[in-house]
Order: sequence, then structure tokens, then C-alpha cells
Amino acid sequence: MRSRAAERTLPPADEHAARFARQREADRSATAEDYVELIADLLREEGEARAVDLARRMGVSQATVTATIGRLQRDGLVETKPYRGLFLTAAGQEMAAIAKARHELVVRFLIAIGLDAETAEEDAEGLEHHASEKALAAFARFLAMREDDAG
Amino acid sequence: MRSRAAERTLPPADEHAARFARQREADRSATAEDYVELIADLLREEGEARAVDLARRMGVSQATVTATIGRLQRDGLVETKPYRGLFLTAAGQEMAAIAKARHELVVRFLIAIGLDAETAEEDAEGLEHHASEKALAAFARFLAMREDDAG
DNA sequence: CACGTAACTTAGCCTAGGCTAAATTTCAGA
DNA sequence: TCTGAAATTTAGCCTAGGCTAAGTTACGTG
Repeated sequence: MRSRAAERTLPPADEHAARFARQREADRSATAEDYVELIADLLREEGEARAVDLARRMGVSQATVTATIGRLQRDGLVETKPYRGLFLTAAGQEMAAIAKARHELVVRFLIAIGLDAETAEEDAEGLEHHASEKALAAFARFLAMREDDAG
Repeated sequence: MRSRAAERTLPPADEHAARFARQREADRSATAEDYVELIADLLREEGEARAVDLARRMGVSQATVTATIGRLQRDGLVETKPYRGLFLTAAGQEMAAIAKARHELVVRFLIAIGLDAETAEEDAEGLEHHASEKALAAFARFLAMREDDAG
């Protein structure tokens, strides 16, 4: 039951602004997380990470990959030499591990609430970058609780 | 078959690329949705939507708001005259209504799985733009089921 | 071993979305 | 009604992330 028509939608302005700022921050780190996660997967499963494969899997041109890799190098996440394969720095490996764990948690959660595996993967790709630690904890609790029930 | 540890993380390349493409698409529309939703809220609760309030609540400069509003006008979502308040076109109102309903569904869902109201609002701001129709339907089912249990 | 093709980089362009500083316009109060 | 402060716009700049086309490099194969 609400009061009258349309009360209480707008939070205090500064709080509101903080939400959007966090949002923009998450958007900024999303690309880096997607790239290092993909590079880690390629290294693990294919033994090497080549720009051409990143381009194919990201659905983006090779030139775009080159530019993005340049930023990731600048930010200390990726190591490479001109015309050679890609590797992760320690920081990059750590980011990839966190991203992967988070990705899998989100996928498992989405499947638990009734999504099919493919849709869960698709949605996780977007949702994983915008779930706070508290939300992820809630997902984990939900999964744990559900396992208890299943016995 | 290839090595054994770490199988089955990478989907087919074209499918993978499609996920990221959807992702980029969602990112593109997120700003528009946030702006029209905020404009609708301001119109409803304050009686008018001024750029200065959008700037304050988005945590962004007025110049940025002016530029963004220009794009929303170009895209047929917002109507305004120079130096005057902002209004939504029919298309803008429709987008705002959808965005608001989706936002509230996500908030209710997050609260249902154990988040406090403030965190739910924060997370919803990011998650609402990246949840597919199927995911939203799953959220709704979850809430409906939960109400049944509560009786 | 050289050579052609595939992979990668470079150059140049674009849009969205940020910023500050400097106009310009509106509007309320003296 | 005039005027100054607040709101808005404009100008100019920046970064991320897209693109294509053209140039370079690496490498497998004949």
C-alpha cells in the first residue's frame, strides 16, 4: 500500500548521484574484466590467446582489439610484445579469477531461479558487472539455502 | 577431446560474439532509459523537469546534460525548447513507464532474496539494463511463488 | 628458404559521454 | 522595470571504444 499517487520515488539528490557514479564506474571496468576473462579462458583452453580470436569472440574488429589491449597494457593487466600473443600480468590473472568466479556464481544463481543454461550465460555477461558484493552474497546465500532444502 | 581440466567454458565464437553485441546494445540504451525515467519522476513528483536537477541527480555537469538531452531529442524521446523545461514525447513516456516497471520489479526481487532496500535500489540501477525478458520473467515468477507461500 | 597469407598494427575517422570556462537567457526581487 | 543570480547553452577539450583501409610482421608450406 502506498500513500497517494506517486510518492517516494526520488532519493536525496546526492545519494541518487552516487548511484549513477557507481554505475559509470562499473561500466568503465566492464570491458577490462571481459577481456582479461576471455584471455584467461583462451590461455587455459587453447594454450594461447591471439588477438584474432579475441576479435572473433568479442564480435569486434582486430583494430579495436589492438587498441583495447593497449589500454590493458597501460593499466598493467596484460603483457605482450608487438605481433605476438597475449598474456596476463599477476594483476590481470587476479582480475580474471575474480571475474570468472563471479560469472559462475551469477550463472548458477540464474539457473536456480529458472533460466535455461544458455539464457543464464547471456544474462550473466551483462549482470555480473553490475552486481554489488552484497548482491553476490545474497545470490550465494540463496544457492546455499537451496542446497540445504535439496538435502 | 582436448585436455581435461577446464572444459566447456568457451561457447562457439559466433554465439559468444552475439552475447557481447547484445551487451553493447544494452549499454547504449541504458543512458536514454535512465534519463527518461528520471525526467518522468521529476515531472510527476516535482511538476517539472529542469536540466539542473537532472545534472544534480545524475552527478554530472549541466553541459553534459544539455548534450545528452540533445541526443534524446534527436531520438524522439524528449521535447524541449531552448532554455526551457523538459518533457517526454509519447515514445519517451512509454520508455519511462517500461523502465520504471522493470526497475521496481528488480528492486522487489532483490529485496526478496535478502538485500536491504537501499542496496536493492543501488544494484537495480545497474542490473535493470542488463536483465533479459526471460530473466525478468523469472524474477516475477519468483516473487509470485513467494507470495503464494506467504499466503 | 622464400614467399604468400594470415595476423597484427597504424592511421584516420566517428559517436557517446565526460569536463571546464565563457557566453546567453530567464526570472524574481528590489 | 531593471538587474543580478541562477539556469542554460556553446565552445573546446578529453577518453573509451567502435569502424575501414592500408601497411608490417610472422610463419607454414611448397
